Amino acid sequence: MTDPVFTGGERAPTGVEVAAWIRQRIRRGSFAPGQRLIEVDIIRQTGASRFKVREAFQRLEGEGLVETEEFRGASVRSASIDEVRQIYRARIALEGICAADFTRKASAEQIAKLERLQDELDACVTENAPERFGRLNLEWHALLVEGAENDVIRQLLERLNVPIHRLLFESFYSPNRLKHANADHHRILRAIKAGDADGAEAAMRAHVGNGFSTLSNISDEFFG
Amino acid sequence: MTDPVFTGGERAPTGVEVAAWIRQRIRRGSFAPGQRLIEVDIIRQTGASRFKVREAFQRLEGEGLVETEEFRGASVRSASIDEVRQIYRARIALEGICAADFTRKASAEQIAKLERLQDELDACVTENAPERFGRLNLEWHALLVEGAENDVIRQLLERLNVPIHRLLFESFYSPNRLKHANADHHRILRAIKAGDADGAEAAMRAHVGNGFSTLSNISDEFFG
DNA sequence: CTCCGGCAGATTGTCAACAATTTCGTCAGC
DNA sequence: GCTGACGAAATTGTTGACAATCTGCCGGAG
Repeated sequence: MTDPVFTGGERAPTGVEVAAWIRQRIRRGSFAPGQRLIEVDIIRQTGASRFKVREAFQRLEGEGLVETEEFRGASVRSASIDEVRQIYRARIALEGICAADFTRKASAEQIAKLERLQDELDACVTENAPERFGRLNLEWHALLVEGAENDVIRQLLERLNVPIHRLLFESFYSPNRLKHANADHHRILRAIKAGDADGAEAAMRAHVGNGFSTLSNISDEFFG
Repeated sequence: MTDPVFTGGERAPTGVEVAAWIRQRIRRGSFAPGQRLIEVDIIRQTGASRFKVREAFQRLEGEGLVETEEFRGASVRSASIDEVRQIYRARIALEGICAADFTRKASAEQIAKLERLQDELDACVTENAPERFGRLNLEWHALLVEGAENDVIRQLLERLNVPIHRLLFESFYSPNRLKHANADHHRILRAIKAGDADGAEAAMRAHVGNGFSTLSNISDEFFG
């Protein structure tokens, strides 16, 4: 998956496309929290008209990713440590119920796919590859949410994850976090394969909660 | 609580205000699902400039309340029966965790306030006043979410509730629904007062789930 | 040296005019 | 009566110009 790029010869990007372009940069940290989003810069980089860029800003503010101030334009909204805590609380609730629904609804293939991904995650642990683990971990969670067959929740989680995207990766550099997170995954998988929806939900909630605890320990690096 | 009104003598409304104005009309059903939102009509009714109205549309589309189509403008997004199911699933997760967090965090005053509201709800049951019950019920849930001290979740729930706002009221005209919903409330309150966060969460999840079941029974009236 | 006021450039907010497209009534032809 | 082409009206999309505000620089007063 690459950045949306708008090369010269093609049509001008729409507001939705510009919003996606900005969203991805925010996720990746190219646009840091608090950074002002200058209209002309984005116009230059995307080839979109000013109108479309402003349209994208509105949309992103509706999503809660940027905030605008009179005559100061749009800037990337930065999440406080308390807001991160709130986001994690929401994730606990939503990913938890997804684990339960996945257990009830997932096909054998979907479970097998999850297990294959888990094998790769296991390899990352033995090789101590936190970066790769972070990427595959995202896929793993996305696959599980996908299998819960609830687009409303899937979209909510996608939005909630944007402000904490970088933190998710950072946490895996913390000692033993890889091992512990992986153990959580195995507990979740065991419950799913046993058809124990409640157990899967409880295990997932614990897993997400552990993620936040780790984050809190390394949070000084990111917050005041 | 009245509609945001923009009388002649005052300043022109901002995009945020226009969005709020439209949002409230969607909630109340003045703007029905599928209905097109004509720019000039809204300009006439709000006194906002065309620019601000379009700004509001963008924002509302970001929130998922409105969908826009090329050269056909904005229209109120209509939720399918399956999307309503998904929304309820999200509500079960989020309101459930709020009940648990409320139990842990709420002050004595907040609990007392919830009980006072509950007394009024009880009165509505004996008097069989579904309309009033519906309004107070919203307040009751809002108060509980408020006490959970999680603005992220509060905002998510507010957005999720918009498309089902009318359905929430309709369900209370169903026979015995008032009585059953009220019994659920008492169960939740009992758990809260006992400091039983898990019990409160379970009771809330059952309560919201029951709401959807009732809805499913009367859904033929609203959906195909 | 520091502080303050003001000026120039940069950046965003607003609007009105025009272009593109859809919508809907009308009417000829069958 | 029905169908389909046609065109006017309605509606939305886009652009560019201008207004309002902020930001940073510079020079003078103390």
